[in-house]
Amino acid sequence: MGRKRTQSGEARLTEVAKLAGVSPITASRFFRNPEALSASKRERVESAAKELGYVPNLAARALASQRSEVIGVMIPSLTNNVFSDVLRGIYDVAQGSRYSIQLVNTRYSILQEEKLLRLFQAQKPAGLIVTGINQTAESRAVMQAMNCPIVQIMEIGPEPVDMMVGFSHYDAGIAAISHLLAQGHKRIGFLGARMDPRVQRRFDGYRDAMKAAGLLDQRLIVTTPVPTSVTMGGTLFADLLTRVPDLEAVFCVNDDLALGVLFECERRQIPVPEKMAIVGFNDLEFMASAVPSLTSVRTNRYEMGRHAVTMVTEAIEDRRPADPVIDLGFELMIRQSSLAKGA
Amino acid sequence: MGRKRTQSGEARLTEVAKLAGVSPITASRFFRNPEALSASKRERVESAAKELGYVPNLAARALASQRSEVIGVMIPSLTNNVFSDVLRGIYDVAQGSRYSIQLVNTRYSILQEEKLLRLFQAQKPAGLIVTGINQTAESRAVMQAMNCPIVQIMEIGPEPVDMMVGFSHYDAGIAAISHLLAQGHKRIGFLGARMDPRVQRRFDGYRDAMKAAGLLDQRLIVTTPVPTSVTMGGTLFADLLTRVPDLEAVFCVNDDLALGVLFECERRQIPVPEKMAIVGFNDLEFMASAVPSLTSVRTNRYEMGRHAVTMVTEAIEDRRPADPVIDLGFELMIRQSSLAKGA
DNA sequence: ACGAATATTGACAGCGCTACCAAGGGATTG
DNA sequence: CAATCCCTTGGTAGCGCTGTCAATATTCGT
Repeated sequence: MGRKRTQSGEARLTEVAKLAGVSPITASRFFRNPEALSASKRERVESAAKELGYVPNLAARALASQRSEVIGVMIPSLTNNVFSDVLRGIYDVAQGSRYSIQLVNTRYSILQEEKLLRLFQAQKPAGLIVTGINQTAESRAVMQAMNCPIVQIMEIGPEPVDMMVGFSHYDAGIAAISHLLAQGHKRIGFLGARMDPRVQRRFDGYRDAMKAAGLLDQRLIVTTPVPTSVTMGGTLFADLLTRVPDLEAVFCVNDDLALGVLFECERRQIPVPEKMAIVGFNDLEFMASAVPSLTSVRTNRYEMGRHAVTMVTEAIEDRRPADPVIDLGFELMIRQSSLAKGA
Repeated sequence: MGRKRTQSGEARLTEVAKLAGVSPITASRFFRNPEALSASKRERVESAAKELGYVPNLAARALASQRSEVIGVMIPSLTNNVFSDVLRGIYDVAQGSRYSIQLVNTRYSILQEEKLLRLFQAQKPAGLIVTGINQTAESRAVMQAMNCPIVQIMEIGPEPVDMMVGFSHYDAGIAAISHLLAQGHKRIGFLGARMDPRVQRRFDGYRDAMKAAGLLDQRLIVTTPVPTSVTMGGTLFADLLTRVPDLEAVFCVNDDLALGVLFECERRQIPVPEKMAIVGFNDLEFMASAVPSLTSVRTNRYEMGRHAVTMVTEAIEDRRPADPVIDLGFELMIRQSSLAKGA
């Protein structure tokens, strides 16, 4: 005797098909590509499905079709609010699509990334979104073998695994320093925490811009491998001031550090920007309303997430974007904290 | 002729079994419950699997076993950094387990939540983590019908759907106001943005504490449905000052607002805490290093995430926690911003 | 109006794995 | 020594859906 309901009691596709008076395969098509049906059958299946409260069994679909509708996402941190914006963009697009997101946290470890990548490989995701361009050779090999669209996000560089969306952290670093130089500053410090590859490239921008101006000095550079925080901004800044008492400006690799510097200046009664210029990175929301308002490099994190999912899904559906690499750029938001000394 | 490899070229369980010289079902057991095998077979299957690079096909497993190893997580926001801490806790525990997380964003809409819940229902998750206790009746019915462990997080209250981990936002509100009252303040303002149910209960605490002290005054209360931000903190505070020029203190429903208030005080040269006491909520990292340091209510967000996943997984495996409701409490972190006027 | 091209539809045969139940084998007991 | 138990192992029979390809309706051009 033929079962009518699934073991857990829900209607199966066969039952929907029977109620609609069509074959199971036709009903199946309705859920995947409704346009392929004639209008009459489409309506019949639709109402039958609604009547039975039918919901497709994803596991069965994945098994039969040999593919999933899962997009894997690998990010290095859930704490850093830079990524919450990216994630919001990713989920905003994905939640309106047929695809679901499988998120994993690499914790800034490329070995962990490699391991998680292998796990993904087993799940045969329909697409993949990975952070950055510094994967291990092994990771790149695995990705290449996965045979699905892949987008590298957060930055752009040579030799994409497949597609990319981001911006040049190096150029952004150059832009920040050029601005400070243009304001007449000479002793410009660099503050960095958790020097991940992207932060490293911002540093490269700082270094090259300073070198070009003949102002590079190792004493100006203070970094730590410890994760970033506002408190750490104050600590690093205090350290830097000890080394370079006549410091004029400081470039922080992110806004948390910049806020920490601002607080430390307040604590030491160093007037900003008169005696100390501050530039941050990412332009988090609070930068504009700080007192004084803080200069920062605005990055399009939400759009990055949106683009990444859009690119992946379009590629999955054989509508690859014309250009596999999208540069979302950045914008230097000049505010009070870095105005010219004389201004 | 029997296929050896899967369509996409990977080894199948049958092949592992053949190489190990056991039946497929024995090999299957190895991956689910190794202890059930004799030591010799266990080793044979293990090395065969390694040799072939075998990875179980999750879709086939889910279909055959009629259950998944997915834990659904519903949170209302990806922007609010309160949730990034919770998520970190969730992922930290889940990534070390056999379960994977399926995250969805309800965007503070209980209707969206209801819709997403139905989607989850179709996927038959092994467990569920939902934010808050204010689900619609329909949502509660769906959850009840899902027949899987469920943890409500962020707050505790009567009638859990299943399990709960959180704390009392009402009590926390009371604690914050009691502190301000103890410092001798009378005109204590309330600043709230996006009044979600938990924020509402903090407000209830404020209201009752003020009423008990005979100090409740509608003019002291300023709220907006707009999402919270540092800038909004300044805006709301400015509004409040216009209504109550002789304001003495302000309780902000979160730390972003509190930081905005601090900046606005700076802008208006109102000395904190001498002329204005400030208390925030959540105790984000920057609160301690602000100048002056900002008083806040510390909440155990990371632990909440960890507990939630632990409770769900243990319940899935029939080891339900002794107590279905865990109160993680809160701690008032008293700092400079709320010290007594005369201190 | 007729054949060709196109749009719809259906039958068959699994996808890779596990639930269920039964059987074999060794240890234990009276 | 037989009866009993438990531990380990295997056979059978799908889980609910979709790929492939052939079969059938429909439309079109001339």
